[in-house]
Amino acid sequence: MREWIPISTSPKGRLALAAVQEFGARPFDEVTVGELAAAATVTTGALYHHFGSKLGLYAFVRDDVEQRMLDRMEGAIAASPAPSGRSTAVMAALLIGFDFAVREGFLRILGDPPAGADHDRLAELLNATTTPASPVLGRVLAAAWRAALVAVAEGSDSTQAREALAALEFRLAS
Amino acid sequence: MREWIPISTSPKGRLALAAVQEFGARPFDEVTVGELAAAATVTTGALYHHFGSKLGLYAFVRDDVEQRMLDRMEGAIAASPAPSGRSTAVMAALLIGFDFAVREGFLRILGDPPAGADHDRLAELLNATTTPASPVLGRVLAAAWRAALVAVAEGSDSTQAREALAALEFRLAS
DNA sequence: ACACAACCATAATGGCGTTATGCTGTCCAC
DNA sequence: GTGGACAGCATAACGCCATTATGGTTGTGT
Repeated sequence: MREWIPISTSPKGRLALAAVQEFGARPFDEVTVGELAAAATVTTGALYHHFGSKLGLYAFVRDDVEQRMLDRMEGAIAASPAPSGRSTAVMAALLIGFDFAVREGFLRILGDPPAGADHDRLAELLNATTTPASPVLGRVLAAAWRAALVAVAEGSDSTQAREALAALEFRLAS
Repeated sequence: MREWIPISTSPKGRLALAAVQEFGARPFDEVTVGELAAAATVTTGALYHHFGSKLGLYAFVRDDVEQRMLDRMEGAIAASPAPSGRSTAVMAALLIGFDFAVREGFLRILGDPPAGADHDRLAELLNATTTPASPVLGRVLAAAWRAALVAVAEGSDSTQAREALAALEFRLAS
């Protein structure tokens, strides 16, 4: 979490911290609002006051860690010497994001979004980078990337997962 | 559905037929057991008598359509002239399965499995085919394949989705 | 001081999957 | 042919969980 929320002091900060930990380790459906509130030593009333809904709390913390990951990936793509839209640059960025998510423990929170999670920003970035833009290719690549993360969350060796992801390539039309 | 269940005559057959239609078009969580039962002109009592749970009914119909798809994919892989474990044969099989799922309308039922859906048979087939077998690569490829299906279910052009899937490749270690 | 909002706890409410219970027919065992 | 067991199904609880309603407390601007 960013520092502009005093973690472990304010109830809102404790809720956000608890959400990162719980949503990072377990699927969305398996963590209840009661658990979140209890982990933050508040009641569900505080949760709904600050975040509106369970999905709202999830979106809040996910937007945060997702932004940090996207910043790194965009940086990697921008630093790529090859002309924009190259397959290798995109795959390198995906590996950067993978390493970040694994290192920080953001496995489920980035790899296993809940049903109502709209707006796939990772897919959008991939779409914007790959040329010519096929609206589906970004989603396909994002899904593959997330599957590697979930595999790690479920116990697969992260090195093997990374290699499986690195084995992917894609060719762009003309 | 196969013919060994007299569709539209027995309550069990009507439930299975309703499940194929409802689960094929909408996400698992958005279809209720009451809707399933109503579509089959029975009550939830019949559903739980025959299938044990909502997930049980889903698994029953999914196993059926999944088996049909896997048969086609395995056939395509077996018919491939190249030595076993080649990337192109696997991708060709994935496209065969994609066409089948799109044509039969099995978009969500094969592309958007619910949370508790264990035993990813598609991933297992891909793992068994790709050599050397990385347990994660099959899952990654299966996830990419499903993402293309879900994209079609959400309105994307199926031709574009197919091309995005066809753009994927992967290289196998040594 | 006083209004008023932010903050948060407590107590309903409602949807939905599941379970419990009971009724009805059918199919052997005797 | 009759009694009992059992499949097939309806009906009515039950329990979990997200959400909402409500109310009290604390701070803050005026």
